[in-house]
Amino acid sequence: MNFELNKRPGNSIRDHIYQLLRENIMSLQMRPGLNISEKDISARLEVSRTPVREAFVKLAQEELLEIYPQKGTFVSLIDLGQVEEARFIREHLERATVVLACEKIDSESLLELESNLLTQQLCVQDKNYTKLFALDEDFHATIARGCGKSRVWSVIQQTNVHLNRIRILRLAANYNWDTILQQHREILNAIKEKDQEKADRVMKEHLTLVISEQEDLKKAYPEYFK
Amino acid sequence: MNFELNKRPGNSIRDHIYQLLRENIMSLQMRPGLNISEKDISARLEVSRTPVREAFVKLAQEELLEIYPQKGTFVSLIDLGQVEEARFIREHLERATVVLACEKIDSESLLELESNLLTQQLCVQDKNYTKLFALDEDFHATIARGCGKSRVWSVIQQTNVHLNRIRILRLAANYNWDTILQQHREILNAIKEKDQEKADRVMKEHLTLVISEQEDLKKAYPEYFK
DNA sequence: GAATGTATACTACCATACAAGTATACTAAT
DNA sequence: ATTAGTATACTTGTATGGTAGTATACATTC
Repeated sequence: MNFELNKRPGNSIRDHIYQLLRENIMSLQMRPGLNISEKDISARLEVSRTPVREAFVKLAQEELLEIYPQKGTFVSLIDLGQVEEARFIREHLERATVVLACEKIDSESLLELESNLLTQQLCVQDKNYTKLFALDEDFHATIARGCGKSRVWSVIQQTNVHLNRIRILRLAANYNWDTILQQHREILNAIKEKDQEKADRVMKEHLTLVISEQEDLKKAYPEYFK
Repeated sequence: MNFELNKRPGNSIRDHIYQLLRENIMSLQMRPGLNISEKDISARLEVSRTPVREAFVKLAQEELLEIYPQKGTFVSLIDLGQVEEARFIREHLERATVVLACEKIDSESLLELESNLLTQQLCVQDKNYTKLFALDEDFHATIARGCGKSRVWSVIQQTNVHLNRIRILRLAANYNWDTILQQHREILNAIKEKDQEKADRVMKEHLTLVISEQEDLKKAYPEYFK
């Protein structure tokens, strides 16, 4: 685990631990099913059990941890049913958002999208998939923010914790980033052309890709799934 | 406040307190802006501060409480921006869900919807608006559950904490329930007729109503809003 | 009278101790 | 060798005490 405290914003120890664990879980550095304990974490971070417990409560609320009283606490397994519903939520919220973006996105965000897309191309050439993942996230976040729906994006982020672990797994596999990039380009063009029908259609295709791969990933990493 | 412990399922004190506070906040029995403290609640419920704290952490995560370290903890004010985004999320997720329901709802749920609607009519006659509110919730939940998207409904519920307080406020005002009931009837008919276009259109109208009233409510109860 | 300093009574945060339930390894009896 | 029983080392849940930061009332100073 990547354990280092005292550097992040959000002044309480509880929030530090919360963010630290969250990132380690989402990035699969703490694998699904892993057994952790309050005592273990508190010893490793040299703090008391109390803030660790409170971080655990928050993570359990997001279904990233499962707490079994008197037994133990485990990093939650990936639930494909939950993944599909998250994908459903994301698809429909982002389609609605991109349609809205066609009529009222601000020029600043448009510029940011252009710049982002160029950087994405560089990353594909360098095969820097980790950075590409972050840029992918930013691309979608910027669209939402650009038309005044930043909270919609944070809801998507919250419900997508399981889906995101799938996407990280996919990074390991050889994945067709060219298609992704092409779709991003088409989405941006549609927004610029204010073509709502096209934006909706491309976004739908873009966010429907995932489905078929899920079962393959489950076969490749069976111990990570419920 | 309606404080009584030791009766609910969910065996931990923490969960009891969490649910108790959540209901009191959502129903406006604890008014927005109210200043509460760990010590206050723990004394009133005759438990220690620890489970109260942990319940506070969960409620803060849902933005029902705002915790200011060393200052105090307050029931969150209603944020109209957040309400509108919640409405946006609800509208688009429910439209997608009802369209799906047109092709794959199970017959059991259909029956439940029929029964629910009849009970709603009785409640309108009796002017039992509290029960009507619950039936309204059930109606929408049943549609989601009936086509295998129950988690979508729980996401809607989670994001809608602010929106729900608006809806409760609206109960006090004299509200046109006949329109609501008529729309529910049309939605159910559309599902039965498998008319996706009609279902989508009526659901959109149904969930767009709220917008105009929000500012009026803010004028009537200014101290409840941010 | 207005501004500043101080004592006091709050607050949430964190550390620690104990309680209660569970899993496991070991011992002892058959 | 197998099984039953027990001791022990875990786990999370809860209670409690001390710490540090904040608001407020009051006294002091200008």
